[in-house]
Amino acid sequence: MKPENQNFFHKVYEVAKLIPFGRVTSYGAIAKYLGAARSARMVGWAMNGAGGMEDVPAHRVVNKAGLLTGKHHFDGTNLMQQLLENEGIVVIDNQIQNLDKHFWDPGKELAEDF
DNA sequence: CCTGTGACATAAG
DNA sequence: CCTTATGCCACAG
Repeated sequence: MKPENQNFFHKVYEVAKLIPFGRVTSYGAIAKYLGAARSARMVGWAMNGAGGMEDVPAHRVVNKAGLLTGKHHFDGTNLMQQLLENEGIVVIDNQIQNLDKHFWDPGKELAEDF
């Protein structure tokens, strides 16, 4: 089995794990970092298996608007929000406040040179 | 190879 | 604000 095959999912997990405490990022940002900017949905799908699996903090991954679109995949109704608030992030009605301050762009922070 | 799917993103009504 | 529709892409069966 070739590592290239799992590359995408693997990278998704890797990046998600790299998200610093109290920071969030978007599916699109991760996808872009992976070199597949238009596969944001794949990122979400990957998270589908990551939630509760791996050590992936899926709750730190939100959509571009800072909306907790994936909260439905968590256990409770507001578990995702609780986790984020636990990290010092203000969340109101599934919407991250001051997203600008909490946003963590992998491509930017990691500044990798492909 | 073809079909279905998915936690997005964007556009249109 | 809402719902639909489309694109887009990688993976599973």
